[in-house]
Amino acid sequence: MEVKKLDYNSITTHHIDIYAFQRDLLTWFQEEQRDLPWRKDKDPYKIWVSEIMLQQTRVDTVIPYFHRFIDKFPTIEALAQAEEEQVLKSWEGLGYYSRARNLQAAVREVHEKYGGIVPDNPKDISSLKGVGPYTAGAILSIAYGLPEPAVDGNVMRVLSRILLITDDIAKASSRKIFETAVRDLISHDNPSYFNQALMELGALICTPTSPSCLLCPVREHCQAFFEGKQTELPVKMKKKKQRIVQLASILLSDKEGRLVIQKRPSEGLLANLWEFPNIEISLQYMTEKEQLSTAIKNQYDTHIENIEMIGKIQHVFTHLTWNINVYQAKIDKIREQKNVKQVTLEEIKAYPFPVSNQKMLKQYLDSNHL
DNA sequence: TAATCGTGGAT
DNA sequence: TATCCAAGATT
Repeated sequence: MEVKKLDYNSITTHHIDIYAFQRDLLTWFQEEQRDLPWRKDKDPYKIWVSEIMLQQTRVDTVIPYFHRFIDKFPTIEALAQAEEEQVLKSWEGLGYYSRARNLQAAVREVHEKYGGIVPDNPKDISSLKGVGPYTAGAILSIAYGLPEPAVDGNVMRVLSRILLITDDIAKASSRKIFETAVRDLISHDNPSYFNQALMELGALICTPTSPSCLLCPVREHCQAFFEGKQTELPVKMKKKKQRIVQLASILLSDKEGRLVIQKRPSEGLLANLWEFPNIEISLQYMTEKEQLSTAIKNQYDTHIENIEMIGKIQHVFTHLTWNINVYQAKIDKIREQKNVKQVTLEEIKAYPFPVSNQKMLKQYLDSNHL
């Protein structure tokens, strides 16, 4: 039996039988792994798509998106040649939309620069847009079988407990500690299963609150379980409060019932998605309706009448909250403008919208019995 | 390093 | 209801 000594912080020294640990973890994964759509084959493109979608996103949420996305863009070439708007539409509701735009940009680079072959080395794959340390390691290990660490939140939680690592996992610098640990622990016979098993263990057994230690296949290797500290780990700093912004959005319909939509800027929040006209409400002498009316007249150079509120929506982001009052009004034809369109209720279905705006459209349809 | 960037489910 | 937070990357 080989026992290797590992030091990952100044507090404790860890002893772990690496091969027994690998054996217990891999045997468990072999038996208990979930049947997930991106585990059907080792197509690097599909692995890649799944890893991007899974960033900060639950497996159950991703599954239907993954099916639709691969169905629509089955290959590198298909995604490379697609319109960005189509890609964003496929991503609608999944969040973090720069993931979709970065993925397509990176796929186009692979198509042109690498002949459609996803790079199989850390340097090249890490240079692709949207491919950070985790995703690079995930693709290299899962698709190409290379012994590279793929450290995500699961891995940090699991290893913080097994190795009693007390570094704050909210700090970016902590990831390297865990990558060092994975390089020491990883199975060179099956890096793909090893990395996936650590994540699967985190998802199914070694959960954030109330981990199922009695069902854990590696509990005899777990320092936290031995010391009864599993619920004290990982150490993670709390984040501060987000700010709140008051908005007024408005669905503007002309005589044919067409609605005004506008494309958001190409950078920042909800970049390149479409939305209904809106303003940030400030505390001043004008009422909300007056502020809206003035803004619409200035922006679209049109006559506006019958402004009425039809509902309220709260759009909660990670770092801010929009409290939106939703209005509707009648207008004439608007002045032609870039990134502004008047579309029918049929045409509007082709445009990617944030979830908040999808809810607004529902409110509009309901309140007008459409 | 610390903010920014979505959404919905779990507790 | 409030908070956390889920297979992170970018700036």
